[in-house]
Amino acid sequence: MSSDSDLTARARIRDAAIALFTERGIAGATIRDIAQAAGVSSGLLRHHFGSKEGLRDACDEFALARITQLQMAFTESQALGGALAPDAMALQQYLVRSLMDGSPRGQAMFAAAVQGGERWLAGTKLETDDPRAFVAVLGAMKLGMFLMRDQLTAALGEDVGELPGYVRMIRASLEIFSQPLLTPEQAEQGMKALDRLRDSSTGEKGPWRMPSMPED
Amino acid sequence: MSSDSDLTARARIRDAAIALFTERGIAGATIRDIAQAAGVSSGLLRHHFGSKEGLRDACDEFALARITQLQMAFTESQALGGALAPDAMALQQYLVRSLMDGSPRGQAMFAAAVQGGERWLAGTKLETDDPRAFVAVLGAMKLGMFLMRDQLTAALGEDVGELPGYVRMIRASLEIFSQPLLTPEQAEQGMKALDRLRDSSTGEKGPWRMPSMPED
DNA sequence: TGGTTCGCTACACGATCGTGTAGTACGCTA
DNA sequence: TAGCGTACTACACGATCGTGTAGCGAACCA
Repeated sequence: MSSDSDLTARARIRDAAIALFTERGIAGATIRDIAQAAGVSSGLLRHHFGSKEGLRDACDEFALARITQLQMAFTESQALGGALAPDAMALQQYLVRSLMDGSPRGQAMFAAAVQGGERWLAGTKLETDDPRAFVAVLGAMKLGMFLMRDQLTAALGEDVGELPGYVRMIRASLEIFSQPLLTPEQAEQGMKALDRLRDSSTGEKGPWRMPSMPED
Repeated sequence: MSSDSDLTARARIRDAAIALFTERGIAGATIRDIAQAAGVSSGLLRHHFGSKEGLRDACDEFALARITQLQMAFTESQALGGALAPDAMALQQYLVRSLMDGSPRGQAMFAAAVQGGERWLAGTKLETDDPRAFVAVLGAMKLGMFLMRDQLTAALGEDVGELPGYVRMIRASLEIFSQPLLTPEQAEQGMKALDRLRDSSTGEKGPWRMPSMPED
């Protein structure tokens, strides 16, 4: 994601595609709009990427490689989180959006992240009966932070893709993950409610509400 | 979301729309496919809802009202989480997807949830320097669980929209929220890294990696 | 019993989609 | 200088999109 206009046309197309795919979804962004945003003809887009699917795949590959590269450059410490600098926020957001729209590369990435997460989990003292579910759900939650960029931006009053807002967001996630949000009583109460729900299987599945923020 | 086929045509259209909007996104689902899935003509869809945007808005309204109704029916305990029974999972998933695609109702819902979350937070002993960011990020994370339904289903090997998988998912979220995932040292280290990042503002913003699962 | 409304279908309309084709300008190598 | 591959544009193609219109049959009320 370079800002200059003296880039290869191919790179400009790719950047514009990532931006529009992120903003409108894969189906919502058109070849013509992407080409126009990149300042080229739609034919050139086709010349370089073959098809819309080819363009999307190239974007996936680029985003994945670039994020990996940014990660490689900085391996300060290891624990939990997986967020990158604001520069990579847009790439992350695109990748997760593409994942939601059925990207094969994205699915493979998520699966690999879950596998790696299980290894990470094994090295910690965290308690869980279901390591796979633990890391998968945790991963899904973290990705939610990127998918909800627009909503977080609205709630915080500043773009979480820019430095100040980004710092607030990551700081909040650190606070969230560094303390138990549920008391042991609340957790146990929730577990019991889950057991009740599970044991009523094949029976009537009445709605059930997890101990929770009152309104969502 | 009723399963019967002896529903009003209007209700069948709405249910089919929610299913297809969820699966393919708003732009990806077509009027004709929705009508076909509901077993009616596309003209009838237009007759009842006026336009695609009207249909989407009706779906938003319905999903929001139904979820609220399901919540009203069960107010067992209050704490944090906000998940509903599997029955409502599809509605939640639709609503969040619609939110991502720019639903005004969804945005209002998220804003209201943040406001309510701040009140909830004030009644707890949780520590935070930025209550708004805390609840907003927490909310985004929870929504991520619904958006990543397909990925969680793949990772767990069973549909998290059905009871067994759903229980595993919520149980994992309870485990995640009932213990600190970061040691105080890790948290402080992360905070310091954030400070460094913030203080280097307007300077070169080098990529930075939050203490994290190694690969995502 | 006649008229009006309502649920519903069939079909045609412009617009726009992704794609295909032809052709131009430019730089390379022989 | 001739030949050729590459970057790039212009334009037309079928398909499909959301939408508009006309009309049918049953229900309801006068």
